Amino acid sequence: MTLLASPPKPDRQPRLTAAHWIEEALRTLVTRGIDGVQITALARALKVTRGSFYWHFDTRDDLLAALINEWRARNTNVIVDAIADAPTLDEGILELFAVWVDHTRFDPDLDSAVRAWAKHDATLSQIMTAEDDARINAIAAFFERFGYAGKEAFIRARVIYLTQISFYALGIDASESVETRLGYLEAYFQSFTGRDIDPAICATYRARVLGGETQ
Amino acid sequence: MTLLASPPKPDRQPRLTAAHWIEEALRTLVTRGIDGVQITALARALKVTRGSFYWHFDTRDDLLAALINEWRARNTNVIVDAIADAPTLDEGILELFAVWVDHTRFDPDLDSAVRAWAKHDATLSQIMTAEDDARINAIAAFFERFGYAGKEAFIRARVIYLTQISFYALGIDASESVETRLGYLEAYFQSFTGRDIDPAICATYRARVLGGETQ
DNA sequence: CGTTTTCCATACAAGCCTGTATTGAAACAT
DNA sequence: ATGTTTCAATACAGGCTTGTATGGAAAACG
Repeated sequence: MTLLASPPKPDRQPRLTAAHWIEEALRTLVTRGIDGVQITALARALKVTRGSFYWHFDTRDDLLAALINEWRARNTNVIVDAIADAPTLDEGILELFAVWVDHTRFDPDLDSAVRAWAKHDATLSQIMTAEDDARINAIAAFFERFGYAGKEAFIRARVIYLTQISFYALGIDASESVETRLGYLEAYFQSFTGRDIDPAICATYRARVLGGETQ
Repeated sequence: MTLLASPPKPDRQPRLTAAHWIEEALRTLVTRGIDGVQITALARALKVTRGSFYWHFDTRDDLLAALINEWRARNTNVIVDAIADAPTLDEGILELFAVWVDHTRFDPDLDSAVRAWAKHDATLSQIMTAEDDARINAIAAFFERFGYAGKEAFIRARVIYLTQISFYALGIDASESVETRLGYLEAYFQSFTGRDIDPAICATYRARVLGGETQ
């Protein structure tokens, strides 16, 4: 063994990858909106010059396309999958709640930011509408599985989905503690389903949320 | 009478006023977002040069402040007033629906655009949250007046309000005919209130909407 | 150890946007 | 009609952004 055993090589990254730029762009998209996603600003945040960006990407539009892909990969099908095989109505609804609370499964801020972006982008707007329809239809099918008539199932699916969307658009989630929100659980369930929640299942859910709150 | 009877003076405006700039800015705010509200772009749309703008306003920020004032004047208190003196639950809910449909009383596009703007403006965000709270609390008080317990009234108020907000955020209103929406009326009412709507009041409302559809 | 590849810094061109300063032209009043 | 007020055009300065062209440093490779 020589004295210079091994080169330092601490936790060195291959400097920067395209993924780093995409991540920083996603952060900026959420905090500043799509118009704030500027190469100059991202470079400042990453402590590099724009020269780096133009090695990883050809143009700004390429980065924006990558952002959409990232959103699709993260948020598409999450809601649809969540309730696909729910054994009971109660557990399905609670699973839906859980998805919205667990930001590792579904990222509401990103969803909201992309939605705002789509408002002024025709192409993206179509994609977003298709995704919204898919989610609502999945929830409607779920309601139908548990005895709701077609029209009522569809409207209830809309109501529960649209409520959740606005919940984040208005930032209510940020101003309300998990405890407070859990206190509203029975009322939400009654409002969304027209039925009373099973107390046992409800208690289990409360324990799960308060327990595994890391993440 | 001389041959040159009177000067043309057709329908001449006092050229332009600050109000013209504000109107154009509101249009642009809705279609392009706050970052699209640029003096150069507005001038192009108004077929004038930026010299005009800087005679009516000192700076761009002054215009933005005027936009917020305009929004407050148009959309504030509209929802609160709509249900303030509803004689029955059924009529109150339908009146709420009517407000959202009648864009002369409430402008959802403007509301939506200002909300998107507020997302990245701390000061405006506070104003918007206060307005949202006022609206939700008014609806909650309305529910309480008709026998709903405090917590249930609050959650039902939230659900109905958040649903409406998303309804426009997702552009569902644009893709769905009035007839289709009227077909969902009973289902919405049942979902929002947990009760069945009075058939007579329902029929009256349908006639009103389909009749006075101008505006 | 030298060469190639990977990645980033630097410098520059072009465009766009805000804000100011100044000139110019109608409308209005006296 | 004459002068004042109201409104808009023009020209300029400063700043910020995208994209390109090019050179340099560090790692990876042979």
